[in-house]
Amino acid sequence: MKKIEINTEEIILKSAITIFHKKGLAGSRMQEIADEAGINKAMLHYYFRSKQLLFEAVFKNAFMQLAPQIQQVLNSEDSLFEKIENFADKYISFIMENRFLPTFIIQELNNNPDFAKNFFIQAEFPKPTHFLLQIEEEIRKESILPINPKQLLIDMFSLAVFPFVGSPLLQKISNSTDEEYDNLLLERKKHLASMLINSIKK
Amino acid sequence: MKKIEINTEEIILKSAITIFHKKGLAGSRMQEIADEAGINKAMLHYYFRSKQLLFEAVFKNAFMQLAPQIQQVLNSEDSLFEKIENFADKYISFIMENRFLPTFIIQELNNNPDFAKNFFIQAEFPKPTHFLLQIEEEIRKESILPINPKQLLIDMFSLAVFPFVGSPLLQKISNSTDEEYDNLLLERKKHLASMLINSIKK
DNA sequence: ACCTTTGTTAACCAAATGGTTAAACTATTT
DNA sequence: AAATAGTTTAACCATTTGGTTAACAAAGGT
Repeated sequence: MKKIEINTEEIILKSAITIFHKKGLAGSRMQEIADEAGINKAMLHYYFRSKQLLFEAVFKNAFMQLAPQIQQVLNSEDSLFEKIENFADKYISFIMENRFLPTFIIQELNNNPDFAKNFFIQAEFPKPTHFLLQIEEEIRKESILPINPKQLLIDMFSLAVFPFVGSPLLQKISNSTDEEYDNLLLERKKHLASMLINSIKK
Repeated sequence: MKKIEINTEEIILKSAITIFHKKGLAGSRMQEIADEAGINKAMLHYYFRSKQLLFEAVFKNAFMQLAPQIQQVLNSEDSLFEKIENFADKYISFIMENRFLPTFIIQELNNNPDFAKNFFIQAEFPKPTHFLLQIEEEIRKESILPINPKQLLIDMFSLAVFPFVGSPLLQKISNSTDEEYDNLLLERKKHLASMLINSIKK
């Protein structure tokens, strides 16, 4: 008796995403993913062959969602200040809708350096050339302070991502309740943009 | 034939730190820790009873190193700008000497929410009251821009910690070689201080 | 209707893994 | 040096875990 035909492979991937994002590769169990999907564990192997390959599908999926967000910062045609404002808004919205995603990606890159190295060889990555040149141009025009462009790039991502990745710790450090911390995160869009712009404008 | 008497418990803890910091709780094996320590696996249980308890010893150790660093930011008697400069210098130095530590702490807090909750109940945590009041005072004196003090706190830690935690990703995003990225991290002390101060000063 | 391909399950398997035990060895006390 | 207490090891154990298999069901083609 087969159930209503729905795409099993998709259900598996979706369940794997749920579990892997929450617990990481090493902390996740194939049985748990099967349970989440409501199917037999053998199906995971039927469709994805091994835990490692299922993980790689999940990781690639996560990365493919993240990449366009990065791409937009690095290579859109907006002015620098517009770009920063756009980034603060869009990027934080994205993370809020995919709360486990950045933590997952970073954790797995840190825990599996070999996989990370390999992954970055085949997955092509948007180059930040345009963005960096744009900053240098603004510096030359003396419209912003003379900073190292790459530091600004690092600042932007740090300020946007870490409040989520480090939330358990930051919530404690700032002595905030769950609700209060959520509000801080919402407030961040505006704060982040003005904070970044203040830090570089003359 | 016993070897030169050294404290076995310490050797175990040190080895556990090495392994756990690199691979996390779920990714580490008791046998691997025993191998790292060059002793029999049973010794781990003799001294620490279980993997969970050994992990908790490692986590507590990590946290006890981190706490004073946070404490210093939150409750020293320096002026706000001094504090920011001190923080940038000291905190980044600390992380550079304990490169896996923040990643480890954050990862485990994220992956083990129950443990995290429990841990924070018993481990008392420095309250940021002094620091937050200090910022409010500066705002009232109109010596800095009117920001949410907790946002500044989050900014500081984000800018200091994330370049390490997110290094595999940030290095790729910024298109830097290993050496180049290391230099960026070194440069950060100065950059961080001036960046933060610029962002809030009138 | 019959055959083939595809999808699905329950049962099974071997390896890995956290943990235990009993015995041996070392140091300390008497 | 005999007894005792503490330390260390090899071997073992039970459970978990990733992965396989064989049988079976559904769907499509002929």
